[in-house]
Amino acid sequence: MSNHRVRNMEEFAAMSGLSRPTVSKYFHNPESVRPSTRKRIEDALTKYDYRPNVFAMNQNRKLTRNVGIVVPYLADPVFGEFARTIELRCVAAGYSPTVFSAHGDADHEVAVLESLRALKPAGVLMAPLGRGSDHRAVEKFCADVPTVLFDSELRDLGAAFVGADNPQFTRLMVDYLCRTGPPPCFFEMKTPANPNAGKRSKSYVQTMERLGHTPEIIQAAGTGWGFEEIGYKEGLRAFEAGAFTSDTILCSNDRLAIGLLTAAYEKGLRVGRGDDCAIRIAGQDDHPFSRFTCPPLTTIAQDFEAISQQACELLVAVIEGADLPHEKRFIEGRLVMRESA
Amino acid sequence: MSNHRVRNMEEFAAMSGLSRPTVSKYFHNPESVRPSTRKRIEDALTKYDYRPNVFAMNQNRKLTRNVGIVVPYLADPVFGEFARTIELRCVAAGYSPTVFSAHGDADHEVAVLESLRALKPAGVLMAPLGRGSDHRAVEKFCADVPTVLFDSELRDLGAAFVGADNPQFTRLMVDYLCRTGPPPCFFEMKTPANPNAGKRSKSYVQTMERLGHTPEIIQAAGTGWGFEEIGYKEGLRAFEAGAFTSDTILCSNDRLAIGLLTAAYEKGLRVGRGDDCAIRIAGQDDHPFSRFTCPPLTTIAQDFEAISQQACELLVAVIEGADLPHEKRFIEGRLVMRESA
DNA sequence: CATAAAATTTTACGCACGTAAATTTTTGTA
DNA sequence: TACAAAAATTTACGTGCGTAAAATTTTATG
Repeated sequence: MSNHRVRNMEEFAAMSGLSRPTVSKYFHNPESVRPSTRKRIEDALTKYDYRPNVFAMNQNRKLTRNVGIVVPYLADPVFGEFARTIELRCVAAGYSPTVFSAHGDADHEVAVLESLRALKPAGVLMAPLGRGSDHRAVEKFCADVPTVLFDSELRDLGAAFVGADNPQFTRLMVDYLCRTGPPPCFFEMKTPANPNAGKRSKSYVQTMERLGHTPEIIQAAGTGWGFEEIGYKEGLRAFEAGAFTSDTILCSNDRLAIGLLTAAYEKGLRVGRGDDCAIRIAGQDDHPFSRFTCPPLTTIAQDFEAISQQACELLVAVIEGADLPHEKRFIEGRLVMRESA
Repeated sequence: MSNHRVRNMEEFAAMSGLSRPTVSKYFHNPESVRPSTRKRIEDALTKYDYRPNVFAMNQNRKLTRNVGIVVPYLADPVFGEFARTIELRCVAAGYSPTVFSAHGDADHEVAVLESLRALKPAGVLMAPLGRGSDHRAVEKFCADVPTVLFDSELRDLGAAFVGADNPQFTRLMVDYLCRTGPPPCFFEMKTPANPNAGKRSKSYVQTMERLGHTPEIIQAAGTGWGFEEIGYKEGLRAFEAGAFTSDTILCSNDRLAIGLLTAAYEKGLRVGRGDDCAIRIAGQDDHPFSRFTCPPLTTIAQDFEAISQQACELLVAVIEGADLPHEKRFIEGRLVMRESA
């Protein structure tokens, strides 16, 4: 490593005996220059650790290789996991991802989109807040920037959507629960933040009717992103009021189920499928923590890898100019049998 | 809103009847221009929604207002919470934060620092991986960029450190446990990723000796960031082998405790402080889920707000040129009594 | 009201790189 | 070996803004 510091691409090009634009071309795509030229540049790179100035690069570029990843709430491990897997895939695809969180707030979500615009992103992968989202702002954003939505649909916004096959999730679980015990009642939030909840609820009703059972839905009051708290408090109330019409309770999602398990524990209700158990509780999503609840939670696993992979794949296609019709991909979930149901 | 699109600061300045540098000054600090000038700019802003080009702004600036936030593992809710609170504070302080995760991997951590360099950050708030970190790379980074470490110390690296007062955490809990029942044994990882673990272990020994008890440490094998899994598997083994020397088990951190609770449940050991309970389990950190374990976990709460606030405060001071000696701030934790101990 | 000092604004230049068009070099073909 | 086509490289200009220094305006003082 030479001690002479290379300040800019001009100097670096001089050290490698080339003109700056040739070097610029190399950094844009190393295979776009002659092998002999490439070798000269890469030899120089080992001697002088020069790196192009990111700001200067992007300033005058029509299309950057920046990609935005937007999630509604990063402190929710489900979205932490999405962010992680998607980020790795974007890097693998040669893009520079940046992760943003809406912090559970619609205004913040709009602000994130605004600051994202400033990055001139080649594309964006976004899991919207859902019901709370400012549809107009998102729509406007999608019109300007190639955007693939994931996890939660927002009408037909964005170039494509990839998410869980929610009806299949619930169908799978209801089938399983009915096969192995009393038909479940359904525990959900009255005003869910996320449209997936509605699909699950609907699928619950349909599946129950198909199987010849009467669907029974218990709705929990409360808003916001503290799902466990809501599941706990409202679950406690429901237990006390005898509101659960079945000894088997299917929750709209794992986080609600985690709260409900705490409520059941407090009430001394043994949860599980054994003869000594009072009730069964199941969730949906396979939250990273569900493996460690007491008892471990039976649930439907999101296929994080598949969703991330297909979302990235679609985004890259759209960025590269594929003029796809608006497409929606629904990824099936997998039944994860644990002790709670 | 006029339909005439303003392309750059030059045009925008013309529309507001000023020169571009004056407008530039305004965007750098709105109070640095005369009130009458400011009004003209802000009036123009309502008519033409112009925004300065971020890349052009930062390219030629000695010091940007970018701030990097680096955490070892974003899918860990503790770090999700740190990232969230710190991000909000940075924004409030007028900086543009970007969140990065090392994904639990040292090479990735180095890569993050490298890409951070490219952003010419004014400063960085970093929670290092800990033991696994490439000390040299971090040291080199800290020499170039004002960096405040948080959560986990790395020798005396960085301009300052803010984190939990680990000895106080453990002291508080050991005191409490001894006061209310049998003295605890200590459950920790044999090769913890994080140096905080060592401090807690040491404090456990000291406090036990101070109180006239014999410290007993049980170490769990396993590496990586799947703490719950390690707590569960090794906890199960320890229960079966009768390795726990006390009916009260203090865990090095909540995630380990969460796994241990699952193991105890599986073994049919009732956890809690009641007469009908077999063992007591306590954690440290107040993980967001600890509130919803079965039973809810007694723990020591990290003061996320205080740590975030002080870390940001110190970073801003360093950025603004304060030539502080290397300072370490240890934030006290608060005993959170729940049902597990 | 004159004048110096302070605050504000403008002039003038630089930054580090992208990129279309022009030039040079290489490759393919007879 | 000649020569056109293709590929690679260079020339020349553009991008949007930062910032030091100069010019102007405003404020303070007598």
